[in-house]
Amino acid sequence: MITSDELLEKKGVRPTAMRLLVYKYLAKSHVALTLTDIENAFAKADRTTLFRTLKIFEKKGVVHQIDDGTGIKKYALCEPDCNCELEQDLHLHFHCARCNETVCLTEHKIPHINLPEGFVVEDANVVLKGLCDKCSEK
Amino acid sequence: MITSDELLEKKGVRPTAMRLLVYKYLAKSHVALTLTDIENAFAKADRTTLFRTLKIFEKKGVVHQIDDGTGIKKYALCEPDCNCELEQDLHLHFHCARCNETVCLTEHKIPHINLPEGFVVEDANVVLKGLCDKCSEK
DNA sequence: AAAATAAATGCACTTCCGTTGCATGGGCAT
DNA sequence: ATGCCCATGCAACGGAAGTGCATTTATTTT
Ligand SMILES: [Mn+2]
Ligand SMILES: [Mn+2]
Ligand SMILES: [Zn+2]
Ligand SMILES: [Zn+2]
Repeated sequence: MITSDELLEKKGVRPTAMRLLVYKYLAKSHVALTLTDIENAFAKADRTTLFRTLKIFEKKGVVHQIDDGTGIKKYALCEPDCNCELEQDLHLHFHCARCNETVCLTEHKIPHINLPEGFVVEDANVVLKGLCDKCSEK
Repeated sequence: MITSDELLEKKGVRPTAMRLLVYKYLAKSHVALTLTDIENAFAKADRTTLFRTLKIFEKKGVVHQIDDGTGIKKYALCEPDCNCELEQDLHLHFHCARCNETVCLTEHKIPHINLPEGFVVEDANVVLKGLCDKCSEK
């Protein structure tokens, strides 16, 4: 089992104390997190540092950014061996209108879609919205 | 052929001079527009008025809002007889990374996707990204 | 037609999030 | 130990969305 420390190293991210904390916090969360979520989790940390931590995580493929339509960016860890590639790694996301939580549906990859001549698809964002499993049973 | 005036009436929107201008501007655009786009098109108009115009247009089903991942909301006219319903009216959008334009792919409806037990899907946002037909041929 | 009512508009201001500039500090290599 | 690079912290900025309130314009009532 690879440690968080080793994983960051492998991805080319220097494993500072703060970065490890953020990584572990993301790892144990089952929902996508906003910068503010993370900021609230570590009252001592500076917002800018966290912002830049997420930015380098994203650049190095540690996390992927999620745009769930709320207008606020969220982040979740990438799967092992993820390259954030279409039809390979990119998956659906689900945003619950009631609890406002967004989850990765990593089992559901983005299906191939044929577009008119001339359109070159390189990336995709698919967000389903409604009630999550927890909220629908009430 | 129904006039813009009549169409707004039919949708329950009072057809003021400004609203008609905005409607017609949206109608002749082949790409989705931001509030700022519209503001720039009518230098005399107040931003708030345009903001509220788009808001009522959206509420009454004249336009639909598009979240293309740029973080800026865009708007495009709904098709005739559109109810903004999943698998019926909701369609894909394409955002070009080069020219930053976003277009409606109204022919491409959002396909049905089976989710795990408990998830109730009511809405969806699908944005494909890459190079548009104009930008890819250069 | 005048008065009363309702709706739309314009201006100022606020809030929220993302982002950048710059000074400081801490760890690593030489 | 010295110098260097990178991470961090503080402050400030910018864009876009949204709100409050006064004013104008349109519609209804008398
Ligand atoms: Mn995800
Ligand atoms: Mn559209
Ligand atoms: Zn929920
Ligand atoms: Zn383009």
